[in-house]
Amino acid sequence: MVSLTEDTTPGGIAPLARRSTAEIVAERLREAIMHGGLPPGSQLGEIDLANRLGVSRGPLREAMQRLVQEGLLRSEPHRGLFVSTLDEEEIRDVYTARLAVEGAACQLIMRGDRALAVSELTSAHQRMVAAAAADDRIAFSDADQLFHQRLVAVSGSQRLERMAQTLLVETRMCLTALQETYRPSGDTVEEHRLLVDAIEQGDERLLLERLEAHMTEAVERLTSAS
Amino acid sequence: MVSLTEDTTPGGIAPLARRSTAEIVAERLREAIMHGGLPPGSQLGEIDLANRLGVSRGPLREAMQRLVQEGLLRSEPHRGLFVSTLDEEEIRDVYTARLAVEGAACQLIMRGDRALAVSELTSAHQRMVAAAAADDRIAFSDADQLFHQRLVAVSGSQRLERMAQTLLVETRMCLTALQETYRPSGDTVEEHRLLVDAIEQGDERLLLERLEAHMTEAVERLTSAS
DNA sequence: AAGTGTAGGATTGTCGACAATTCCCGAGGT
DNA sequence: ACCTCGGGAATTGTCGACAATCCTACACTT
Repeated sequence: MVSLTEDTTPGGIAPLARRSTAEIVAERLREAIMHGGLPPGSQLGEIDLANRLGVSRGPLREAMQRLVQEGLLRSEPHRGLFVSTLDEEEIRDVYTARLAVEGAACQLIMRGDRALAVSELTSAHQRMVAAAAADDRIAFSDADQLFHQRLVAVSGSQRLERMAQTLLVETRMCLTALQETYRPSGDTVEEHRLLVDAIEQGDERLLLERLEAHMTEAVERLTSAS
Repeated sequence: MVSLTEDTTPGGIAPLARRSTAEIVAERLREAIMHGGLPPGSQLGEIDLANRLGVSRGPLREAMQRLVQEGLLRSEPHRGLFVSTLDEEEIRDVYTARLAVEGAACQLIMRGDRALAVSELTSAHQRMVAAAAADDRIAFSDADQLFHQRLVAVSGSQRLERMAQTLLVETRMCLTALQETYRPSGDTVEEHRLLVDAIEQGDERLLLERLEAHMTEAVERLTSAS
């Protein structure tokens, strides 16, 4: 029975936001789906998973319903829950939605704290550079994801942030599935740098253009590989 | 023990998409939140709700976790689940997200089946006109919601549609809470007509401008009333 | 041989009961 | 009068067991 309630506050007096078991389990499942521990299309056996996580079926089922709502899991009554599979059309849909969400985040940033955004994104971009230099695929994907997470986070919109989280998990799922063919690319690194530059310059029009180009390129890379 | 499994297929041989209990219960809860049956800030007692719905606590908890993921419910461990309250800042956030999602949907429509969109939206608009003439607040809100639902539906993007659904429920929740002061307005009707016109004309720039204006106006109406 | 019908096994869906935590409220002390 | 400290009630969180449903495989009929 492994402890799932991990307190990450060392000494500070945090507003003690203790999280429910379902939330923690849901996060674990997301991680597993992202990193390929639960491949697309695979069925999630309840007893097996529950035992592996050290919880009962109750909390596990609650967590799974969250992922169903997110669209990461597909429910077939009396048959089971399966990890969603993404065909080419769905991949395009993910990036369409990402463009909408992250584009809106960009607009908010331009009307908000640009300096903070540049700071946060630059540090994420540096990680990408380092990961690319080391040819570390996982670190590269982590940095990529972190970049876009921060992009929506500094926008200050809770809803955009939440929507983006799901979309980023789906994106990561594709990347993991195509791990064989996907490699850190200098183009990708450059595209992210251009985004930060546009924010620093304060040119919204340029920023949105570059974001759209970035998404288009990403779809291109993914669909051509499959 | 009321029957929750309702089959809506008359005679056609549909791929019989039977829905899980959690999904049905989640939908019921959404309706209740929208229509004020569960006011913002109120606590959801599990035993009471379960009895009222004719299900056990298990399925109910699964459904509630879905709404937590959506952001409609707020979970405080060992204390209970509460309907989210929306302050003025959050209302702005909802409309920011709506503008992002529906704006993207508009772009897709312009590159897709404009005729279908005009057809669907015109019929929804007609309902608004009728409801406004009858001064029926509920029918008016229904028509408004239907209009925007169809807007994202005809875009063809599953993800935009799902995101919009949650946002529309939140919007509706505000409207219900402010039922006292909110009334069908001729301006609102006109704004929707202008959107349909812009789609028919095929002018994307105009459409996005009008959509943004529509959202701004809506926020104005809501925040000035509170 | 092809198709139909039927047991078997396994998995999901549901339920009621137990354990853990929190909040309310009154007694006691300063 | 105010603060502190338990006792008790109510609610949530968790668990194991039962019932319903579905897939598979094998025998049977035509």
